Amino acid sequence: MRLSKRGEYGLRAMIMLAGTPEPGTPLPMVQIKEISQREQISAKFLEQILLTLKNAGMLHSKMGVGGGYYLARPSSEITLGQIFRTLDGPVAPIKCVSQMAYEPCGCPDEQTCGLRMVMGDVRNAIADILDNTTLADVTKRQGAVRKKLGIKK
Amino acid sequence: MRLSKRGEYGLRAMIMLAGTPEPGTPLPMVQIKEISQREQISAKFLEQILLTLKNAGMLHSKMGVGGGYYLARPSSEITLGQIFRTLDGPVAPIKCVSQMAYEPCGCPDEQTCGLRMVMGDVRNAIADILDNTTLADVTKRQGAVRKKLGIKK
DNA sequence: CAAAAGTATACTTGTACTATAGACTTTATG
DNA sequence: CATAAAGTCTATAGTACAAGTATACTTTTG
Repeated sequence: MRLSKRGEYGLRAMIMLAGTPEPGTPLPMVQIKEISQREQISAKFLEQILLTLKNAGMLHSKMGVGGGYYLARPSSEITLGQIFRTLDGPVAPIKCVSQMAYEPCGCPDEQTCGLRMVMGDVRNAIADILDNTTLADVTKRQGAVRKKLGIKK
Repeated sequence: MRLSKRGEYGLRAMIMLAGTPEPGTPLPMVQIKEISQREQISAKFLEQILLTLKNAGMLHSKMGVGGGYYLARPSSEITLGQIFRTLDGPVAPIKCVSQMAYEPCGCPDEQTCGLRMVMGDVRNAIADILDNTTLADVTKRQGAVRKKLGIKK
């Protein structure tokens, strides 16, 4: 049940973009280079990923000197499920239980297929988490842990 | 979050092996050929899969004429998690949250990594289902659905 | 206009998934 | 005891996809 590197890097980048909305700054714009350095990701690879996310409407960007990326919507309105699906495809382990991209699998009878029942549960469990967790939820949770550990920044 | 064909076929086969313990028969022995036909799986590919499962101690087999495969333990003592891990590896979407096969990922601080927290939840949700569902549970559930739909066999 | 940044697309490389092949061993039975 | 029916084992091939590189282009600011 692996998360691809694309998905991993994209999620990390989005969390980072949601994570440091410095009080004064209206748009926390961040450059590819900065993200790639902080998260140890190949800048060129990250470029592709952010572009995909941009074309999916989750990021905006500004070209030219002083440009960079920023979230297209407030972090409380972007779910991890949206990001995940954009980069890694359907959440369902098996096509015949996918809500967003259903396709029949080869079993004789879907209704009585035991594997399908269980994988449906798995799909729902994953989707429940990813679709109900926003970027804001993640940064909030990070903040709580930091506070508990006594870390300032 | 895909289930591989190997995992899918293996799970299907195990569910089938658990599924038809005809009253009189002590060991519901089934041949590769029969499974491959019923489930539309390449017999040769299935062979490998069942062999892997056998070497993992979940199946026993009998060679020669009238031979075949049968569950090594009662279906109530084999979980889907065991089968899944044998064929598809760790359940965790990302190595740093794997209970059975932990490895550090590249993030600067695991404790405060937002992605890790969420993926930990996902791992637990998946493992909760797979490790707490036995083959017997699956066949029981299939039976319930069949009954509800008024299907005899 | 030069430099800094994003855009776009094509290419490469490696690995893992999905098989397929073939030679071998064990067992029942006529 | 020979034969056929079954499982065992290992190697290999083809494909797809992931992950990363490369290159040429556009926009913006100073």
